[in-house]
Amino acid sequence: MATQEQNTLLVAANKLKSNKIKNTPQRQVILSYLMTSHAHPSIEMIFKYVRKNGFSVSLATVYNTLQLFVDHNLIIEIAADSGGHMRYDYFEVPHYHVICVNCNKIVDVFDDSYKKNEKIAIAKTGYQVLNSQYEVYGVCPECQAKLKNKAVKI
Amino acid sequence: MATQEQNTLLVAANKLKSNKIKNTPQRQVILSYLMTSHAHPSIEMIFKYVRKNGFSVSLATVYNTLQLFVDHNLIIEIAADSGGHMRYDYFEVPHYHVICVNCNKIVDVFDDSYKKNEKIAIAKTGYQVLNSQYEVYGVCPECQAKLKNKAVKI
DNA sequence: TCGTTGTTGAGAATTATTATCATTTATAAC
DNA sequence: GTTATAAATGATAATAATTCTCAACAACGA
Repeated sequence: MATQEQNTLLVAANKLKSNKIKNTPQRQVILSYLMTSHAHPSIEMIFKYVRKNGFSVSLATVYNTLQLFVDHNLIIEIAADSGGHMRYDYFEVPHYHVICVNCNKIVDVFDDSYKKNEKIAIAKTGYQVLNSQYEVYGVCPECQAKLKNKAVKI
Repeated sequence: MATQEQNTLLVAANKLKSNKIKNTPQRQVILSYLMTSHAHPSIEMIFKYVRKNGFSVSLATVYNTLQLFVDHNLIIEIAADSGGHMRYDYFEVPHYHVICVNCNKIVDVFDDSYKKNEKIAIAKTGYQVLNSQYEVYGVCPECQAKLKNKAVKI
């Protein structure tokens, strides 16, 4: 019987095939990781994950692979921390991100009403729209509590 | 009589004062540039602009100043090209960006209906929301024409 | 199975960003 | 005004992130 990991890899492999992307071990692992993880991982996290799971990979390949997936609209880039470090996320079901400016935690909100604005954008600009992205910045409940305590202690 | 440039610098100076930010020539020029330009400039463009206009500035100061303005919510960062190069934009009137994936041209759309989603985000996540950003990716009319021609020529 | 075409990876090269700290400057109190 | 002081600037060093290069290798259709 196939393990859960093997199933996920199979799903990823099919996704690659249907997008006419050559099916390499590195691509399978990276895509399956992005499909199942809720961590919205960075380049570094993806690199470490692949190696930890017994696959050989170089940083260059991680960069190339993520760029390839972005170009195929399989995943999106998120500018999470203001330093400009990119994070990545599988993007089959439309959703947006709520990002804590204090700890960088990213939460998904599965509500596609933000997509309605695409029509307005098309009407106003004449662009041929491919996709759109919405991000909310704020302070997560945990950090709200932490920062409150800090203020009291002065 | 004051020139238009001098007026803009004055407006920028007042903006700094009302935000309790120390009023240096570099900050005035950078802020006034962001307030009047529609170029959504990158770090490099800002650096060159300031020097071209006769002010001394170092790259470190450009980085510091932009970070300061972002922290004060005077400007926002936009992840325009997928390489992760940040662009900057003055952000008094809520608007969003439509970005050409081919030539990176950025167009403003002044329609704040996308902001309505902030309420949903608060309800669903418990985050204390500070602001939100919407970005649309597509192909601009010029590039649509160009790419069409290219396809015919093969 | 073979051949072609595309992918990988190690490290070099490049580029972007941050840190350091002596010098200069803005501002507020007098 | 002058002065004190806290903060900003800028040249350069240090570090980190990203891209490039190209030989070796692997996927996949014929």
